Amino acid sequence: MPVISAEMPDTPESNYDRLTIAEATAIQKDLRSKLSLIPLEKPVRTIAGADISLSLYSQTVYAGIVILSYPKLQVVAYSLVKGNTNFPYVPGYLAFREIPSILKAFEQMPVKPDLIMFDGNGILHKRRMGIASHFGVLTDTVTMGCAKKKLAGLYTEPGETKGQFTAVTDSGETIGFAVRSKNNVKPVFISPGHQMSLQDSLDIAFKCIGKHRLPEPTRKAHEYVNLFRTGALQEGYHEVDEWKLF
DNA sequence: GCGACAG
DNA sequence: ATCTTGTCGC
Repeated sequence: MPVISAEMPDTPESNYDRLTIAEATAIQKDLRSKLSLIPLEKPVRTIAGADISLSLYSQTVYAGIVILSYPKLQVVAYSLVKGNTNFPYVPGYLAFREIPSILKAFEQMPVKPDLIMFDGNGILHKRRMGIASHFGVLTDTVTMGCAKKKLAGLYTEPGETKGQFTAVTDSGETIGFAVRSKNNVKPVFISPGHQMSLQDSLDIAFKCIGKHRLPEPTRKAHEYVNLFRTGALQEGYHEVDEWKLF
């Protein structure tokens, strides 16, 4: 029984807006069967952060993907796209609200990043299909998630100092980690999205932590989409001038 | 019925 | 997520 049919169109752009929760759940279960958590196979040279910004009481979404060099973590390019969303925010179904626009930003990039970090979860999800995993399977790319709040599972609070972490489990299975990215701040929740292991997600997350609570990829993505929404940056694909990179 | 609940 | 001012801490 195919999940995709004439009644249920096959592209995020055209159909996610009209899905019922039951249909969305069916899609997540189907995508889960295609999920892969094999260890990273290729070296990471660029890592991107993906996020969207919204105006209060507006259905317009400002999506963006910011590519940073790795491991230096300097912004080298970014793709910004203005889109629309009608699918409401429902915990567990964030992908259906944000992916259509982020996908446009992704398709607009002439060169894709080696890995994309999402502002949300990967397998740290009831059905192991958070936005990072969803996007990864959909586009066959390497992804991981970094959420600011816990969505599912159980965990014990990690030590208060930077670098401490604990596992987030669901029925005894580890589905992610609660990572203290800075002293005395709430932990961030890390999990693999697609084509990488739990250990990989933890390793990458640590190498992306700078002076702030949020890892650089998602922190920059959040910053750029906000600048886009407020008019400081324009829609389109942009590359940072070489001279700004040293 | 009550608590949980990414953005 | 977004709307907002001051304020506490490193």
